[in-house]
Amino acid sequence: MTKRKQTTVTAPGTAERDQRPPIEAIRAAAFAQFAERGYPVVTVRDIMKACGLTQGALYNHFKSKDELLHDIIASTQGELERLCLQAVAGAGDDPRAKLAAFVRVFVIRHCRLRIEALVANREIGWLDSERVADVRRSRRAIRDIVVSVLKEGVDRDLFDPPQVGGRRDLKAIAMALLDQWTHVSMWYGPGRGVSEEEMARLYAEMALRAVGARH
Amino acid sequence: MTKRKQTTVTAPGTAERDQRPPIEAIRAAAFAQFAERGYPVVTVRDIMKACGLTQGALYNHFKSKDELLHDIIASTQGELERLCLQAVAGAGDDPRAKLAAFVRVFVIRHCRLRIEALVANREIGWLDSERVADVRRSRRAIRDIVVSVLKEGVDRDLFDPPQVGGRRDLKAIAMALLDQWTHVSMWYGPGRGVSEEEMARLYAEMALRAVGARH
DNA sequence: GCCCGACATGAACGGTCGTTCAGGAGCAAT
DNA sequence: ATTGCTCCTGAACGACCGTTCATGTCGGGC
Repeated sequence: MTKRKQTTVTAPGTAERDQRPPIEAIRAAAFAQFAERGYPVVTVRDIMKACGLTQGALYNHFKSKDELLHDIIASTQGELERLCLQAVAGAGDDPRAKLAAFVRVFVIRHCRLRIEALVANREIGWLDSERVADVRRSRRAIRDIVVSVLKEGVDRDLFDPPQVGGRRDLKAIAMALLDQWTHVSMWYGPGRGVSEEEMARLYAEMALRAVGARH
Repeated sequence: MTKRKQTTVTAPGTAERDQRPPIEAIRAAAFAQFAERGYPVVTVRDIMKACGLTQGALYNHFKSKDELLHDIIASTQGELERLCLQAVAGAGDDPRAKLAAFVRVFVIRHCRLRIEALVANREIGWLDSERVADVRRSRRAIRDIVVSVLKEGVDRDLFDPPQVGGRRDLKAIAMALLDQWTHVSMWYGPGRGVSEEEMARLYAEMALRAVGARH
């Protein structure tokens, strides 16, 4: 089998002891490895070697490899939810401004913390069912923020989104937009000569057009 | 460890011999398992048991588990590329019609064959590097179809897409749109009461708006 | 009847996995 | 000096991995 051997995510063979508190060193090392190679093929031994410890030491800080993944995902996801709420709340009264602010925060975060976002989106499936429910709840909450902004815009006649089958499916539109914003993290890189700020403006403009925002 | 045991993807404990030619039975079983649980955690034994054979028989039909995955992904990806080309070619001369036709084909396919799409998009990372290059080339080709349609629309003054930093980044716009269309497969289900046809129309409308198509 | 190719079997190989645990090191409080 | 606590070590465990291979079965051509 081709098992995708470790290609050294930090320094070559070093493996010298991380100076941070061990629990944080483990989190950081695990995160980097999951991002690069994916949860199921990263072993506990890989993670611990990367922060200069041996496999057994993991279990002084986490109950299992599974709990470690959940710890990482849940913290980035929680932070994202908080940021989204805050963006909408601080954008005044106009739904157009709310939507623009939301897109800006969401896209910039997914550009800047693209690795974090990538891990949270890709590895969620490996969590056991109760832990995964927790993350999904947060995702739904974020989607509902978008839906409520759209709904407000429609009610106040500021948005005119496409209709399908004679009625508006705001949930589908929100999902479509969120898919778009989320997956910047899959291909954006500063090497393209486009700043995060510019990406955010591009996506905001596309979103406002897609929902038929009045000028 | 919690390894996500097999939850019986077909019948319970049956494991009776599939009546198709074995190579197709293997493909089908592998596909179903990869879709449900992900490539790295599905074992050769799982796949072969699902079609009523034992582990060794796999190697009469495929060189390795890796080749089996590539076989599955490459065939769906190739078919998708073909469909996209055909859609644009058969849509006449107007870039707006071309874009609409492309979205229609792409979205309907991702709704209908959502499992296939999901596997092709999610498991690609497990292929070894030469095989993955093959699939990525096909993806780039599809993206370039979109870019060329956008470019034609802009040149003929039929599209007015958002600008970023004073110039148009058609590649970024194409990526953003493709992300949106691709990921319908992650959440669409006929249970929502929206048909594939309606989804396609919704996405086409959003795309035309986003790129500023003139009426 | 005999042979051959195609294909399935299932034990076996060498390896890796997540996790456990007895033992030891370091250090602060007694 | 002794105790007790936290933390790390590394061998060990049992399970399972992808793959190989000697062996067996079976159907069709001579």
